[in-house]
Amino acid sequence: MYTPLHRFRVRFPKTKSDQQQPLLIFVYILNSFYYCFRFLATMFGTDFEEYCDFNDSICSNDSGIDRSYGDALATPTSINNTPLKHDTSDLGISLTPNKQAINVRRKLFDDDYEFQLHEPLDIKSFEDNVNTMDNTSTPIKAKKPKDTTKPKRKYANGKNRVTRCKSPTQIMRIKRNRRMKANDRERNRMHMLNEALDRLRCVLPTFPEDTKLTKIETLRFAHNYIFALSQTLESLDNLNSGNIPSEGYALNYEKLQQYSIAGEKIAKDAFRDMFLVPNKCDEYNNDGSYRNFQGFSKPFPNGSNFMQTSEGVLINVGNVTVSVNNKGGNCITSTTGSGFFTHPSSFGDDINHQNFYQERSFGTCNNFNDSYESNVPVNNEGYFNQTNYELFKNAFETAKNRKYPKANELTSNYNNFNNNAYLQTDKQYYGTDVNYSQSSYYYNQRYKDFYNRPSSILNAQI
DNA sequence: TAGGCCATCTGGTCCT
DNA sequence: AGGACCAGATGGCCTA
Repeated sequence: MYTPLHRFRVRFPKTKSDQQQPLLIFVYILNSFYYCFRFLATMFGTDFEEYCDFNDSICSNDSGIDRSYGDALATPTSINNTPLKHDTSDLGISLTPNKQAINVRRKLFDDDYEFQLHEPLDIKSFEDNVNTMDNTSTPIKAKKPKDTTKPKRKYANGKNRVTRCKSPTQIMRIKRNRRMKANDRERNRMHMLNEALDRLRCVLPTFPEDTKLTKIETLRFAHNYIFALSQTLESLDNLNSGNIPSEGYALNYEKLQQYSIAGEKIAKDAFRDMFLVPNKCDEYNNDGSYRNFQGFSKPFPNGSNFMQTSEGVLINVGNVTVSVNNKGGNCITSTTGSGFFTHPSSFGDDINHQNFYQERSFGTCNNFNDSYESNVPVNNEGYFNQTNYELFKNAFETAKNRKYPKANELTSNYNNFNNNAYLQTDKQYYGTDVNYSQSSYYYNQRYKDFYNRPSSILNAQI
């Protein structure tokens, strides 16, 4: 039974040993002979018209991929995607050069490409960018400027028009030519669609690099992720305006209990259920809009996803918990990790604190009002640069290996939780020496135990 | 081996 | 006529 969770498994690339290299070359040579043979068979195995037909229409002019008619009629093939199957099982070597690329996210852009979340989308430049991508099967030809001095060609109409009688073979050839062009366009269109999906995957906080969301998972994830972010913004807006949200989103205790029983799978299943699987508790908003997001929300005893204390506030929306401290110690937690942010003035002489603070790409959180807005990256680095990706990856891996508390523990923690603020000023080292988290004035141990969430640093923009 | 996912082919429809 | 879009069919690959 295949489930998307299987993509969490790390797939090691199949490497060719030195002993296999000569054999690999030999197989490639055989492969070349194979295609030469197919070409000759196609050319001489049919009449002359069929050969012309092959030359005219089979190798589509607007395609960057040379494809024989045999390829076109046979199993779908593509250089990038579904290669021809060659029986090399005895050799243990794949003839498909890009086989490794199947299991990895396709590389769409250069390494220095950075997706700017906050910049308005320039449709024209986007289309230009897409049109110039190398992995499209149909490279866009540069249009020649029209020569206005050149007289327009006149076409005959009506009786003056000479229509040639076409033989059945010619008609077949024309139809086949159209079909091949249509196939090429369709192939190119699907490539564009997949590239758009890949770009979407690149801006979603998902999984380790060697896994890939399916198409439907990507769309569902994006939908729910956007909803979670928008709800977070809305809650913070209400917070800034002094409105305390009275209604949050119900916590699914039954689901939590199931997760507890499932043990280790809880982290992955929770993540998947919240982001990927359509919620069974679908509902409509007051304005008629449809939403189906559900997460670990409304964790507080008062039934709200908002809790205010003398030290600050806690907001829990979707899979995101935002802890804002009046004194500047802020924390953002998702189901896969937490991030702590304090003002450098609170670090004292702690070099590690200072270094870490200077390394991160977020602004300071001086007070309650600007705590969120100032977390917008202060430089122009992309949100999902390599550093942030590694942070999220580590957080996710940590979450994957941890167990959530039993249901009764959750209940107990609920009962024990109150609205008092818990100060915590000690330095916190979580996991390994690499995962160093800043101290939090506000995020207390009991609260952390209640969630039992991994304590890795996570990008605060989640 | 069954099932899921995917790329591709293909014919139909709609629009310019 | 030709291109875009869509959905069904098909076969390959991968995993449990």
